[in-house]
Amino acid sequence: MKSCKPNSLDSSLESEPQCKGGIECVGKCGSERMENAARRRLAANARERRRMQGLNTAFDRLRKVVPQWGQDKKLSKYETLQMALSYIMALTRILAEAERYSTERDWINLHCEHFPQDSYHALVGPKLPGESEHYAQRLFGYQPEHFQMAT
DNA sequence: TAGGCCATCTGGTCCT
DNA sequence: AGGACCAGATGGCCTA
Repeated sequence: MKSCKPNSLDSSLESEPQCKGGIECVGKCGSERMENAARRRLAANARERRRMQGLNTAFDRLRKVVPQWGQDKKLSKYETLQMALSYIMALTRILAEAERYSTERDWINLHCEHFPQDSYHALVGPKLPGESEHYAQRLFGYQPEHFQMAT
């Protein structure tokens, strides 16, 4: 429980329509209605908490599949969404280019011209520190400052 | 200490 | 009627 905000449950209960009496109100007045309202509010709070926890779980799963090179700090939710967008667009571009360039060698030449000839296959093998990071940065175009431009 | 990020509560709205 | 979703408000934690 993080929030220490004064609970407005009381005020909401105060705003509950007051019973004016009559047969249908017998046994319904005062405390029972307030208890019902309080119970509903608590249940709604719990549902909302679960919903937000589900959302956070989804963000965590997204963080795991999104590139995070050079970032030892956890991406914020906003950054995670921006990175996911950037990542998806990069992958889409790769697929489109792969279709356009008929042979694998053409495609590799397009993307890896800055690599030594004998290191092409490192891309699909163990990651090369440094060079492959540049490759990824070039490919995904992720720059934290871009976040300020995204709306 | 200010600013960023986050969790939680809450009331409103929409949907089933 | 009750649940899901949303946005605003609030307060805690962390970092520069």
